[in-house]
Amino acid sequence: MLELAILGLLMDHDLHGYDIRGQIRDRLGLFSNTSFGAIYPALNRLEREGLIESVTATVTKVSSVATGSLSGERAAMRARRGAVALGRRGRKAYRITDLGRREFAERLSDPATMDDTRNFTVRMALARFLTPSVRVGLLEYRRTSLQQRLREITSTLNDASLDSYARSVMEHAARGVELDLKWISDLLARESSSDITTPTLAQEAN
Amino acid sequence: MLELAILGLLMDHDLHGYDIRGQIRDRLGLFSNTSFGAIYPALNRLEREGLIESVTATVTKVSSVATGSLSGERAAMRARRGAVALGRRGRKAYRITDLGRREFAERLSDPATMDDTRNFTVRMALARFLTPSVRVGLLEYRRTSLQQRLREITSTLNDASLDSYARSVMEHAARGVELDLKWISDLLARESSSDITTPTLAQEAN
DNA sequence: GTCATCATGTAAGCCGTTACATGATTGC
DNA sequence: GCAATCATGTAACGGCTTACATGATGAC
Repeated sequence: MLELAILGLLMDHDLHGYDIRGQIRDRLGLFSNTSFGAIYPALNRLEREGLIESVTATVTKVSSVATGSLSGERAAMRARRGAVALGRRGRKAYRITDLGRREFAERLSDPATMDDTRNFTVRMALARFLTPSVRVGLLEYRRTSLQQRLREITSTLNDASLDSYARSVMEHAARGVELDLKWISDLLARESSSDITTPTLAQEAN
Repeated sequence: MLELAILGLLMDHDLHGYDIRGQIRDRLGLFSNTSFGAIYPALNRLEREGLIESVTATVTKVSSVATGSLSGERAAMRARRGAVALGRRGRKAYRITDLGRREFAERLSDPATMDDTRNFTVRMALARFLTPSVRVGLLEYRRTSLQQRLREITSTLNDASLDSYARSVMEHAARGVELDLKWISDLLARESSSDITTPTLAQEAN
C-alpha cells in the first residue's frame, strides 16, 4: 500500500521522502502520518527494483521561493549553497521510471485486499489513473462488501444483547457504512453521467 | 488491542478462542475478522501472565442446546461425548482471573494510542467498565484530535489542487470525521444528562 | 460415510512503528 | 549563534495475516 501510494504521488511530480509523508496524508486521505522508518526503506526498495530513480538536481521547492522579500544576490547564494548540500547529505528527490509507471498501473488495478478501507481510499484518491471500467469495477466490488457488512451489523443490532455503549458503537458503525455506501453511489452516478458525454448510439436513435 | 478486546469479552462470559473471533466482530464493532493466528497465541500469552485461566468443563453453548427436537437420551450421550472430547483436543474455554480484571481496568483507562480509530472503537464498546470521569476524559481527548484532523482536511481542501477523485476522497474523509464528532457529542451529552440524576447542588441553588 | 463447520494450534513473513543517530537550512 | 524545522537513514521490535497442519462434531 505504501509503495502504491508513493508511485501514485510520483506520477505527478518528483518528490523527496520528507515531502511524500505530508502528501500521503494530505492528498491520499489517510488519518495518521506514515513514519519515515517506513518511507525511506520503501524508496530504496523501489529504486532497487528500478521503479523509481533518484534525481539529485531538479527539486525546486515552490513554497520557499515564493517569499519574495530577499535580494537577488541572497537568492543566488542560497541556490548555490543548496546545490552543494545535495552532494553531501541533502535532499534526494525521486522520479518514477517508465517501468514504474507500468507497474503502478498494474498494482492500482489489482483488486486484491480491497476489503481494507485504507487500501480502497488510496485507490480512489488515485482513481484518475484507472480506466473507467476498472474504476466502476472497484466501486461495485466495494459496494458489495459494504452492503454485506451493513447486513451483518444490522442483524447483530437486532439479535445480540448489547449494553448501551456497545450498541452505540454498532449503531455508529452502521451509520459509517451507510455514509460510505452513499459516497460509492455518488461516485458511480458520476461515472455513468460522464458516459453521456460520448454518446455514439444515442444520436443514431433519434 | 487484541488482548484488551479478549479481556473485555471475558468480563461477561467464559469463551473459547473460536467464539472470541466472532464476538470481536459482532460486539466490538471491528470490520474484519481477526485471524486465529493472532487469537490463540494471545490467549496463551494471557494465560502465561495469569490474566486468564482455561476451564475445561463449563462451556455449554447456548445456541446448540436450544434445538429442542432431540430425546433426553441423545442429549445425555452428546454431553458425555462432549466431556470426553475436551480432554483430547476439543474446546478450551478461558475465564478471566481477578488479576486479569484488575489489569483490564488499567489497560482500558490508559489513554495511550487513542488516536487510532480501532483502539477508540474497542474502548467505547467496553466503556461501561469505565468510571464516568475516565469515560468523559477519553471522549474529550478523542474529540480534540478529531477536531484537529477536520481542520487539517478542511485546509487541504481549500489550499491543495486536487483532481476530482482525490478531492472526493478528502471531502468524504471530512464527512466521516464530522459523523464521528457528532457521535462523540451525543455520547458526551448522554454522560452529562445522567449526571443530573444526582443533583446535590442544583437544589441548594433554589 | 462424507462434507461443512467447529475448533486449536504453529511458522513464516509482511508491513508497519518507535527509538535512535546524524546532519543541513532557515528564522530570529 | 541558537532553536526549530527540514531531511535522511538504521535497528529493533510489534502485531497482525497467510499458509499450513490437525482433529472433532453434526447434518444429511
